[in-house]
Amino acid sequence: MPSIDFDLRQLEIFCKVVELRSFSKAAEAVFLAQASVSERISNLEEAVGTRLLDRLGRTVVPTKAGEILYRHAIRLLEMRQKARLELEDFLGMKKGEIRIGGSTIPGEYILPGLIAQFHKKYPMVSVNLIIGDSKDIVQRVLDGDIELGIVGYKKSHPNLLYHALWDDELVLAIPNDHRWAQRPSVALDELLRERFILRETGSGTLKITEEFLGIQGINSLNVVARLGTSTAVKEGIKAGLGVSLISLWAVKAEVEKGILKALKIDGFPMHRSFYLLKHKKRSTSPLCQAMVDFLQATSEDKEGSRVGTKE
Amino acid sequence: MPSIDFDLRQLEIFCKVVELRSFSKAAEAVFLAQASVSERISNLEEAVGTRLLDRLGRTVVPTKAGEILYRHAIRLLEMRQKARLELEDFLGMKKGEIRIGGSTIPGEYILPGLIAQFHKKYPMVSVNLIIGDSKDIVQRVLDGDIELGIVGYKKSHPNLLYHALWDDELVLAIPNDHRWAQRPSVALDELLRERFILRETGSGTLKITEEFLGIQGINSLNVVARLGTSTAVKEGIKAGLGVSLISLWAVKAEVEKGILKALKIDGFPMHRSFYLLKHKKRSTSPLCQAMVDFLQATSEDKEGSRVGTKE
DNA sequence: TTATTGAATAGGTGTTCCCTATTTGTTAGA
DNA sequence: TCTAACAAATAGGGAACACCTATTCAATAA
Repeated sequence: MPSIDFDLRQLEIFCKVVELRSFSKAAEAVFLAQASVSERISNLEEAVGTRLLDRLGRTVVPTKAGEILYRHAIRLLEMRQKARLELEDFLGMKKGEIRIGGSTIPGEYILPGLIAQFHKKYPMVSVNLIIGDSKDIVQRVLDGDIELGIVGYKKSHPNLLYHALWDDELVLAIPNDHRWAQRPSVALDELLRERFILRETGSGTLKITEEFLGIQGINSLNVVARLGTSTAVKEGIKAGLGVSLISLWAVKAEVEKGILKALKIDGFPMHRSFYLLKHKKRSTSPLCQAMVDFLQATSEDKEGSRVGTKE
Repeated sequence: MPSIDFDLRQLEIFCKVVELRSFSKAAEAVFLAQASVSERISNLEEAVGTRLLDRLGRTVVPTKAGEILYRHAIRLLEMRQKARLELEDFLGMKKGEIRIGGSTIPGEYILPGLIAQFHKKYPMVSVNLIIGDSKDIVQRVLDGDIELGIVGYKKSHPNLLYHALWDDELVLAIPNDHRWAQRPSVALDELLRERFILRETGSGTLKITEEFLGIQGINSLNVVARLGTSTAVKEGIKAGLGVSLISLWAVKAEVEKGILKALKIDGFPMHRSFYLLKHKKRSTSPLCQAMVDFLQATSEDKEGSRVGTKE
């Protein structure tokens, strides 16, 4: 025997009939002909296997079974409405949640301020920022765990899309009492003799550093420590542990306060980009798209690095 | 713009696809062709206005919007299931509630015991017994406030159906120390000289008494009191206030204990029936029908008064 | 009783649901 | 890199369904 079956449209009509105590009034309310209401109610009654409404001449009244169904129908229709509203809000970017990820430098130094701006524009949207090393962020984008990533280097992969967002420069950060403190730049071979701090593997900054210096360059460095985060690296520099190549973004505040000095390497400009990173196959939610647009706008304000994301 | 629309069937299919991460597996699970699932999902996506599933080659994964919909869909489907189960239980008479009404005599003396028996047969059914005077019970049946009534007289009405259930006899109840205490019966004109207690208007017993004695008979009675309930009448009799014509059912216990005596009126048998009473137009719920069948069975056991209620 | 009101039924049309067969596109293995 | 295998999309077609208008049937009210 087929289990009792009904769809939401039927329930909607049924509820209207119960509430208005009339087939014809209900028909009007749901923009149907009276005959169609009769028919649907009669289908519903057949599906449930019992009479649901007593037609008492002038008025219509639910049977006991009808009352039971009505109680549930109301709740079902309310739930449908809630689902609709939440979807509409989400699609209309009125509210919802985005999960994005940033590697250390963007995640700690760039994105927090931008998210604050974004939040002003979309107050009901909650932005969930995951911070990890670049490798981790890339993996999460591939897994669909986050919709968007911002990382400091490009690792090509068939399912990944990259867009350059902002420029960055690696600078040589030294303590303000360092003997080089008054110099604007140093030569590369001077650097090789200096105590040097590196980040751990998985870091984009390390990857970029390796790219610039080459493997042999890295190997000839006088590495005194490998530290997990750029904050740790900065603290190491301040404490006189050594110097390091680090993102300009990461030391901006300290340089402005005079706590650290940022030097260039003679004739060796170390520019790189931060990239916005998406899954190629997964679709972009409207909120995510809003974030993408927003981030691209911030990059256009500053430099000319731009790529279209909307198809 | 037409609001986001979906029906439960679509949601069911959608959920299966999400859970099994596959269109074809879902198709199997809901006994459809794979093409049909594709089509319905695509309709659903059109209705919602966004992509709900990302087809990532081998596997299928919900989008953000899909996740939102899925969360709600699960709850909606659970609710449908709950509604189904409750209806099935109700229709299968496994559980539920019946509201019935009894006038004083049946309500106080007959039904409580029968309801106890009924409860043994249908333990999950809660029986709600409303006690009132016959007039009140009739009105409640007409209003649909109760599904069933059991009353002591028949008031014909186009929307009411009556079935005789049990026989009753009006007896003359007197205190055990009354001068008639040893007699089996008295003559009608002896009665007219005796102090007499009557029930109030609305009572079926009063109505029947009037029917038997006739208006002039009633008027020539020596009425010392009109009391609201038969319990009150009995107490009045015990206290020597007077005598009364009362249902045999009401004094059965007292007669057996010897507290009251029940006499007949010479050559004047006062039999009446209790009637089961239903609305003609309103449909009978399965539980109510079970109660009807049960009550009729009890009457068949005792006497031959029977009328079919099942159409 | 008749007029009125409201639900049911009849008959017809367009849409939707579901099917099978086929195409398209992705993934895994030679 | 090409091919085989697999999964979803598309095409085409038939049955069922949802809706319509027009009419009939039933119940109340005058």
